[in-house]
Amino acid sequence: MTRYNIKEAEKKWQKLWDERQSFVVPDDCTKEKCYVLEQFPYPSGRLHMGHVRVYTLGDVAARYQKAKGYSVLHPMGWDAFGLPAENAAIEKNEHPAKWTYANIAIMREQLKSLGFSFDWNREIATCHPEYYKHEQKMFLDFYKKDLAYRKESVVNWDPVENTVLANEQVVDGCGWRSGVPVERRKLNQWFLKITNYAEDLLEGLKTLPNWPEKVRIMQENWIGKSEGLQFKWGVVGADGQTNEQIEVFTTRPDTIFGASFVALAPDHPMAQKLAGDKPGFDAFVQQCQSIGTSEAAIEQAEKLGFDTGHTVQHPFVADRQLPVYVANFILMDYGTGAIFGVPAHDQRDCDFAHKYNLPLRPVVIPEGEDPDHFVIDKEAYNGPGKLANSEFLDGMSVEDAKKTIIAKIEEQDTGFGTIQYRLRDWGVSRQRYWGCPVPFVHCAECGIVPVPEDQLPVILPEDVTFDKPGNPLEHHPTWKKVDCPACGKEARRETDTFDTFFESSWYFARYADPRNENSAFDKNKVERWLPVDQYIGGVEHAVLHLLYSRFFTRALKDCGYLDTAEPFAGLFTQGMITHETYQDSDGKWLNPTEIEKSEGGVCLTEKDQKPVKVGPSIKMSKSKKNVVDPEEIIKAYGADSARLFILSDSPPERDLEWTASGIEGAWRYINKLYRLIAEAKGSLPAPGTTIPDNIGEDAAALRCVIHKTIIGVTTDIEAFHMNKAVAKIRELSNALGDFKSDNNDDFCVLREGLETLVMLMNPMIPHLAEDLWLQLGHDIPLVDTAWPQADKTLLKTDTVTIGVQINGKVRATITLPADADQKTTEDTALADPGIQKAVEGKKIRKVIVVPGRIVNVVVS
RNA sequence: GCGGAUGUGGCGGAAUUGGUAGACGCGCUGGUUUUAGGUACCAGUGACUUCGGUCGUGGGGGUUCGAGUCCCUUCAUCCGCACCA
Repeated sequence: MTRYNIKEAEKKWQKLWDERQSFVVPDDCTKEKCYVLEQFPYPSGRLHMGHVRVYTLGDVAARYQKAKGYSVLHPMGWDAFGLPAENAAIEKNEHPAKWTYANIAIMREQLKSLGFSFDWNREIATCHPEYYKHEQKMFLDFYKKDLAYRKESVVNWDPVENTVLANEQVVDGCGWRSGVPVERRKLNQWFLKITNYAEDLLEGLKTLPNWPEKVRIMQENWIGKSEGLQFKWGVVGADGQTNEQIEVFTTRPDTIFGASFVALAPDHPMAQKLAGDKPGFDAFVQQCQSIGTSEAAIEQAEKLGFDTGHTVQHPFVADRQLPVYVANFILMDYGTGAIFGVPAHDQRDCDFAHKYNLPLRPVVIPEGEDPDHFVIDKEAYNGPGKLANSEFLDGMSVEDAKKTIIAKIEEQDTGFGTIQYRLRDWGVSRQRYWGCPVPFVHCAECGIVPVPEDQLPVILPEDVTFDKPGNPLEHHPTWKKVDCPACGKEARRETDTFDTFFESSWYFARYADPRNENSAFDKNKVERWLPVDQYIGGVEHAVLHLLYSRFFTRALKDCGYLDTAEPFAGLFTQGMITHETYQDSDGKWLNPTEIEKSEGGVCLTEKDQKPVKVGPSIKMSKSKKNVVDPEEIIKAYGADSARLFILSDSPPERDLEWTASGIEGAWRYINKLYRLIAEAKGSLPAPGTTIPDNIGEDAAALRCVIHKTIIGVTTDIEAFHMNKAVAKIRELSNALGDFKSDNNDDFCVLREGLETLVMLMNPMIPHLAEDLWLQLGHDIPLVDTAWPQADKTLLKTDTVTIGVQINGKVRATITLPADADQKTTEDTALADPGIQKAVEGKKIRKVIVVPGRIVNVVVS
């Protein structure tokens, strides 16, 4: 018997799909559209298993929808700007553009070898001027609409390298290359007003039922809407008067009588004003700044304060003045950059109060506690309760007290009830080379001047060097020099480039019209394809990329580019790929190819048979060397095996553990399927033969399995339960393999089963499916064949087997007619010899009967 | 610190609205075929057991005739936190 030649077959079918242009979609198709999109890759050099997973999932969805009769848009492109290209430039002395395009060429071939159903005619690369020129235009439009502006903001500054560092380049507060502590520096940078859309972005989440609940919750928390009170505290001056004011925002105005202190962000203007000349203040601010800019680092740092020596007057208690501190955990970007601290009811304030010996005054008393004896020590109380020690608020609920205080403050005209969002405006400036240039000019006379549209695009110069630290655009001899578009005098080009999230915020729309030279995309084409019906990507993008894209869609709508409200109607977030880790006796990490497993599961180095320490299965990473190269896997087992293994076992939203035995199992199954059909095809009737009525009992049972499997696999694919779909396909193939008959009529059922099997596995292992489809005698390739339909009349079974419990534990099973009523079910259950024996000598207190499901006999 | 998730055999995981826990696969054990190995095929495989049963879904408690599923509590692990993409 001929064996399945994986390599040849896969190449053959890829070529056929390519020649037939099977996945090229016209814009004017009359069929209903379906847009399936996976997050596009950064061209890092080679495909990794994570890529294979996400594109396999997308391909299953796309091929399935195509079989269902949709006109499926399934494009691919490259998120091609970014930091790694610059790192490669520095390390390997290779130009970022050359490096990037070379990587794209490699990865494109790797993707093609996996047989994905991409419409390659629509391929884009974001580093191409034909792509980024449109986003320069967008930025100018945003600027006109007041959605883009400049302000000062803080960056990580490496004083040795003279560069801005990304958070990931800061390790333990020090620059990754220089090793010296990073500084926080203020720079004037470009921002996009995402906060204008805070409420709409929040509300819009309600229109996305096909997003994972967890992602919606994460976005909701990220936007962080909170209602509260913004009001002013008077700073007590030398003359006892309150001339200076500190404005604070609080979500707990009800606890105002419990306030013990007021705290300012280190970079709050009032901080400098009140304590600027105090000894130790500059050192304190510097210490705060050494923490870095990441929120996690700031929140996890020890809570530290600097006493300004000034006090503020409590608004309702005449003889209470509170100390004013500068504290490292107050963020200038949130609220007003100042808070009042209530140690009894906020854990951070509580820690702070213990450190600086500030009073704890409980003002919210939980139910059942006596206000006079309720004390707070190390644990702040932030639950519900009744107000106490709060004068006119005493006895009120937290909610009522909030309303009362807000009304009172508004009456006094020292503040107002307001809504704050945690969401901050999006800083899009990067002091880097490999990104889209910001189309602006700085003129000494005219200030910030947009580059006129007829002078776009501002092209990134290619003749740059990476021998000096800092932004190569700054060092470029001529590029910066430009005449002011407004006054014509000598001016300076903006050298900041955009955050790479900028490119990925609209690429899904560009795919609708990828070759448009005059505009980002034609409105009609975008409206034809958007929103993306099924978007697939890593959960690590749950907040930023998805939120920025949702913001862009709104901003573009306001600028007249499109009418779509939300870019991604459906979202699926897939898990990571993990692998065991291996270390030799010296602790050196080993790649899976460097080890071998002997009998008894002992692990040895392949080279010299030395013992290997096997570690837990963790995310594949270069540093731990626990990576498997997809190209090697495809070479050894073929694309279908890799795809099948990825889809088997692990639910797509969870982490997938890559194992050698797993891929081998998938490979064996591919060969088994081939044999199954090769062995059976000789005895099958011709394609299209109708199934007669007088088939045997086994054949009828098989038909039931076949049609159940159609329903099961269809529901599973729709729900992204690919592992379950694979299991059901395997069950069907087991049933088909077990099927024996010498009746020619029954072989019609076998043909139906095998054809169904092949059609159901097509989205997952399309090369093999095409091959088997041909062997089953079909001229039209499977790629152009419709999804099978289940005949529901075949699903009915005559009998049903249910469990019989004694006190909730299954003691027997009984088989009875599917339509047996309550009485029959109960009688049959009690007549069962096993049950009779079990209840012997015991009193039957109750019998619970759920026909078709269960019988439970309660005995004492 | 804040936010989000996950815990079921030796392993990955199944289990409609609470109703026969362990589908499907990996691994393992025994056997068959083959010149031989990989392959393929057949049988077995949650634990304990005095072979009657008993115990089993991270731990503890609760609701129910019945809980992997619902409620409370606790432990462990993983992911994100605004300049990685």
